[in-house]
This record gives sequence, C-alpha cells and structure tokens, in this order.
Amino acid sequence: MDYYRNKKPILLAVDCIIFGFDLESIKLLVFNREVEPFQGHWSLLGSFVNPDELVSNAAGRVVEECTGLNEIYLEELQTYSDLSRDPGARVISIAHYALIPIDDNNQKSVEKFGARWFNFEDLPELIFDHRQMVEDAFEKLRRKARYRPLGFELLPEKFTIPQLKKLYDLIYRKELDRANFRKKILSMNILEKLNEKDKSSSKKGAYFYRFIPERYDKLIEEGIDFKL
Amino acid sequence: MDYYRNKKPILLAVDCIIFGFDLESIKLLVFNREVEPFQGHWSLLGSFVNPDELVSNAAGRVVEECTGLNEIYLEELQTYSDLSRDPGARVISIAHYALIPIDDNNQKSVEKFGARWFNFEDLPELIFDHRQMVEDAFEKLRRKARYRPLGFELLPEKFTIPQLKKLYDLIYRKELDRANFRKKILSMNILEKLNEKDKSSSKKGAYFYRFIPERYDKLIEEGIDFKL
DNA sequence: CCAAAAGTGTTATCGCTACACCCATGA
DNA sequence: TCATGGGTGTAGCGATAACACTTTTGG
Repeated sequence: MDYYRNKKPILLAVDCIIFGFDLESIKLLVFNREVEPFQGHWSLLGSFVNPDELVSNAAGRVVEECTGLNEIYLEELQTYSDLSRDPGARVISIAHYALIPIDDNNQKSVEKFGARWFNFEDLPELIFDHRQMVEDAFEKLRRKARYRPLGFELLPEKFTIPQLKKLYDLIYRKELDRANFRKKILSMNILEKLNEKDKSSSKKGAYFYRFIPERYDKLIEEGIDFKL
Repeated sequence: MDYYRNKKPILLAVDCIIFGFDLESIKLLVFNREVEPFQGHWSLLGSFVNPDELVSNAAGRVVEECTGLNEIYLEELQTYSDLSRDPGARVISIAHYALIPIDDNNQKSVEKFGARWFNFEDLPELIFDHRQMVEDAFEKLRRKARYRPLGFELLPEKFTIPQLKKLYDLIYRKELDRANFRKKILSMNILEKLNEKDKSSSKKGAYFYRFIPERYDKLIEEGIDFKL
C-alpha cells in the first residue's frame, strides 16, 4: 500500500486474444489463473508492460512464452480502461489478438505452460472484461478478413481447399458455396497446387496447396477486396 | 527526479488527430505548443490521461476543450510506444482520431484556443511521431470509409451531393464519376431531399439533402459495403 | 456398385463503369 | 445564348450466386 501513497499509478498491461485453428474448428487459448484475484478462474494471457519495452513487444513476449512461436500474426485490438475492470487495481489493458495454426509442437508448449485451447463456440467464463475483448477481437477478425486474406495465418504450410473453406465458413458464420469459393480463391493466384493428397476426410482425397508468399504480400499491399 | 527513484513510471497520454471538412478541402487541427520541449512547434492536441478517467474520455476532453464540441465521431487509432518517441520522458500515447464538420462556431473556439486548421495536403512539420500518427489515421479513415459511411460525420446538417462527392474524392484521392456516385449514394436510402438549393457553386444550384439518422444507424449495424 | 466428398461447368442476374445526353440559369 | 455545373439514362462488361453435373475411391 506504500506504493499508492504519493501518486495513484496507472498500471499498463497487455492481454492477448489468441485464436487457433486445428482444421476442424476455431479455438481460443486461455489459461488458468495462478494468482489472486480470481485464482483458478479462466483468463486471457496477459502481462504488465515493462517500462523499457514496446507495447507490441510485451504482447509478443506473452504469446511466445506460452506457445513457443515468435513469428506469428499479432495485431493491436484496442484499449480497455474501465475504472473498475480489474478490482485489484487501476489497470489499463491494451488488448492484442494473434492468429496461430495449431499443430502438435505448439500444442505441447501450451500444455506445459498450463494453458488450454477451448472451442470458440464453447468458451468458459472469463474474468474481468475478457469476454468482451474476445467478442471485439472476433468482430475485427471478421471485418479484416474481408480485405486481407487473414485465413492463411491460421493454416499450416500445406492445406486443402475444403479445409480453407471450412475456416471461412466459421469466420463468416455461414456455409459458403463450395464451387464459388474454390473459383474465387484460385482466381487470386496466390495458391500453388502440390502433388499430394489429403485422404483423411474423403475417399477421393483433396489436393494439398500452399500459398506463394510473394504473391500474398503483393496482394496485401494492393489491398484486394476479399469478399466471399 | 525523486519520482524516478523507486520505479520508472510509464506516463500515459492521448493524442488526437482531428480531421475537419469545410466543403472545400480536408483539414487537420494542430496547435502551437506552449511548453517545452519543442515550445513553438506544431503539435497534435494531446493530454495525459488522468488516473481516474477513461482513456476515451481523455480524448473527448481534449477535443471538447479545443472545439467546444462534445458529440462528435471519435475513435481509437492505435498505441505509440517507442522508447524515444518523446525525448522528455517515457510517454506511451494512445492516438485517437476525430471527425468534425467545420463551421463558424467551432472555427471561433479553435482560434480562441490557439489552434489552427491546416489543409491536409499542406501540413507543417509536426513534433515527435505525430506525422506518422496523422498518416496512420488517414489510412484508417480511408479503409473505414469503405464499409461505413464516415463521410457524413464530416458534413453539416444540410449538404449537397456534389459536396459529398467532393469529400469522397479527397478521401479516396481520386475523382469519382458524378453520375455513379449519385446513384450509389441515393440507392442506400439514407438521404432525404430538401426543397432548398445551394446556389453558391453553380447557376442551376444543387439540392440540399440531409441524412436520415435511423436509416444511417441501421446501415451501420448491417455493415453495408460502401465501395465507391 | 454406391455413398460421399472433391472438383468442374453453365447460366441468369446484379452491380458497376463509362459514357452520352438533358436541364436550369446567371452573366 | 452560351458556358457551367447539376442531374438522368443506358449499353456493355465482369463478377457473383445458384445449382447441375462429373470424378474418384474405400467400403
């Protein structure tokens, strides 16, 4: 309490909304809080911002600590500053959201760290205003997916068109037309077809594709309209 | 310096990128800094965030102090946290941008406050990273104008279609087609034609319109595509 | 052989672009 | 009457939506 005597400090934190995709469903990474207040409750991953680091670095640090990944899509969402959002102290949080393809590697890191992937449709109760943050982040993700091919950030190196479509079905919360989706995606010229099939979900099998980074980057600069 | 002894504090501020439109050109509100460092240089309007206020309130307060307006479009842009962005101290700034229709009333408030509208095409040098903030804000404005009819926030109650087109010409940095612009706008059903003409810019005169708030709000919820 | 998913083709319609054209009026 | 900016009409094109059809292969 000494700390508060002369000047009530504003503590600055980051919280990360970490989205993942395992080729089946969209997931959210949360972890079981180890400290009071609200020990044992589910929470987004967060941290205070160190006095000598960038805010974006603080967010990157949090994600890396938990997943082992450090070259992922990470973007600032917005600031949350309600006076009573954290009952323990006056903490202003700058929320960030991240996109991660879930694979066995980072699945392990996550477990070691004590975090857990929840189905996005079926989240547990979260502390503070974290639920609101998640909803805001998802809205932004949907919006942004319209003018930037964000979907790819959530997919592994190799993926099939049906898998990609599945992801967009979930982001847009509606079933897109198979045929039209395929045509639209292929017309963008950012995909390379591989000589390999994924047979896990059908007898015929679906060709794997990978995206061509140069084309992808070019597209982002030009700010293509990605309506599906 | 006592202050720094135990804990290096992070100071939290807001800076406001205030866009205006006077039916001729887009303008930016800046003011001549009264305190060191950089006294006498041009700067965005800003303030430290008080310990007991919302970040968004801090931004609203800044805008109101200077323009007298308090029900304007105001939105968070992003955080700027470079360690050396402000040579005087470690200040993290959460930039906001605002949209204001310029009229005689607020023109006066602005002058009284010692601020000044500059043509957006012809800005003076700004301190710190304020130039970067302005560019980021304008980019966001352009982006956002595509899926939300932001233009109206910059116009007075009554305006003509050519005036509205002029504004979009400037936002998109290209001359749109008169005929198509008109059709697109009118097809959205958010405008009401008035029985009054503006004769200031042509012999024939252009009808005034005003927008219908209910329709406008509905449109925003539905998230209409506003590509022009 | 058949069910089920992958992949291709076809058509009608909508919206956008690029114009050409008409209208009103002050100088 | 004519130059000027406001306002309207339309043909052509390209993208999209909807849906039918073909292909592949394990069970």
